[in-house]
Amino acid sequence: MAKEVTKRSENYSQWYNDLVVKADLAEQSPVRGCMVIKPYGYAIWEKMQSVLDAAFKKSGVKNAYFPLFIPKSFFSREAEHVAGFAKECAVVTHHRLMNDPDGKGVVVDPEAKLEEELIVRPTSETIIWSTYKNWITSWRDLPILCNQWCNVVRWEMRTRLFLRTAEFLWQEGHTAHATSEEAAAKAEEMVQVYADFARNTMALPVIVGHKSPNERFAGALDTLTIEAMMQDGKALQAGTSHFLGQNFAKSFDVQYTSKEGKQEYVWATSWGVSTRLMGALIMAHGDDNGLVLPPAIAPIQVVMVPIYKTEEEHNAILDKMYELKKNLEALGHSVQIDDRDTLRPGFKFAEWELKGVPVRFAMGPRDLAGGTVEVARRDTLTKETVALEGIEKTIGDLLDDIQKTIYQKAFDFRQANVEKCDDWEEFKTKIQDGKFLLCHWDGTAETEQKIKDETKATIRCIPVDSFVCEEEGKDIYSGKPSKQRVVFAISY
RNA sequence: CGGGGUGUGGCGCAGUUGGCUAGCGCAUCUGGUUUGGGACCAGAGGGUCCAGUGUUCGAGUCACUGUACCCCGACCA
Repeated sequence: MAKEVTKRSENYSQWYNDLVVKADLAEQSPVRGCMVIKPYGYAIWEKMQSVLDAAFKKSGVKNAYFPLFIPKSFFSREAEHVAGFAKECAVVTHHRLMNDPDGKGVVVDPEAKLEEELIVRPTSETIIWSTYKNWITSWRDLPILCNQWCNVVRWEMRTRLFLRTAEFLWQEGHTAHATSEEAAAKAEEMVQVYADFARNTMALPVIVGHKSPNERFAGALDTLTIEAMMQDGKALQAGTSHFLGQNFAKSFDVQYTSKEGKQEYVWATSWGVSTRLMGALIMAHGDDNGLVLPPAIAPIQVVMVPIYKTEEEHNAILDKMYELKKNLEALGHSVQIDDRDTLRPGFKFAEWELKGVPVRFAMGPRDLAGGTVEVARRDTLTKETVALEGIEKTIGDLLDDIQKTIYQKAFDFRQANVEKCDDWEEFKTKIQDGKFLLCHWDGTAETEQKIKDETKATIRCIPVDSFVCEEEGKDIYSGKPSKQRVVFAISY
């Protein structure tokens, strides 16, 4: 399936922003850096949640909920962790308002100052580990495998819809284990859950790998990541899974009695994906006509548009459509009939394309007479007239094919924009050009930092699967010896 | 927090060297004709031109101050 692989770069930000707003996914809220997710956008997020949730359950993970507020003292126990987040935290200092003495609205009641400030969670490691301390005493209590779906707040300087907002929705899993091996294996298992989800559900090809020490989560010994390529060639970190070692266990004094009767600190992981995945979906698959949704994540998989002149035709077509809808829904497909009678068909076609619905049926008098339906697919923008007879059987295959085609297109695009590079001058050009470059790296933070300063490129990951490349070579920048290639790119 | 830009009906914008009743497109409402790729015609409604101060006979237009938002940096999922 050879497809033309072209790169979007002109006004890509503009295109992205317009699409988010026009497709009815989200809009900027009056609150600085925050976002309103609209019903259609939220429906997609809910689909993501349900697929991920099922995968987590399969891994033995249970959902729970921990508080939004974290006492300042909890937060500061893990030194690296606090250093990583302190700059971007929202802090609650008071608990009451009062009427303005001047009679203009309300003011903060100075009497209601909190003794200890509360941090609005930027992530929940600290509150969760202070809780786990009470849950864990024996090796029999382990492992603990919890996940929570929640919002977090990170007071970012610059924000973009879905990609970086001051408040965002996510899930964060937090596990506690008896041994280092078991925890490390869990971190790896979860990054693979994310990779499977990205590939199979979101039709998003991703590279799995380790973060360099510089790019690690604050407080982690190892961070695993899935990295995706957007259509402008930039990288997007789509999910991370951290092996936290015993850092948090030690900071919060979480010990258990082993089978041998010894006191041991537990081993931890945490892992999360956020509404940023929505941004990945848009930037990986969208085109000039709007959003392109993989069927596995589309809230509406098939939309039906009736075409008619008279009331009788309208009724006859709708009858047929409701029958069809019932049959398709019985097979597990989600279907919507667009019977808004104030809008013309052409308008509806354009609107559903903008919203990325994978399959569109159009049925008019001609189809009614001939027993056919016009089937249009969003990914290829092609349409054909097919017989109604047996349509239920073919629709499943069509949706599968669309899912595969969308993945393949994104995959081909990425393959066309990943290459090995061993020349520094070439590196500087190609990285600006939106390529992922597989280069040798000497393993030092200094070299990584210098490359970042000069080109804005960062090490996206040290790949562990598809792009793993262990071979002797020389660092692209310093020329020092290197044992493997890593992925460099400019990222969101 | 540094550099740049923009604030004019719901949205997007025009508005000349300061000048008379502040315009245009989209959207909205009414009526009619339409409906197989974003309809057309006719009519209607909707504005303290971001705020404050100043210059002037006269300010959407000029100056200063404030403020909000956007873009580019630093920070980040």
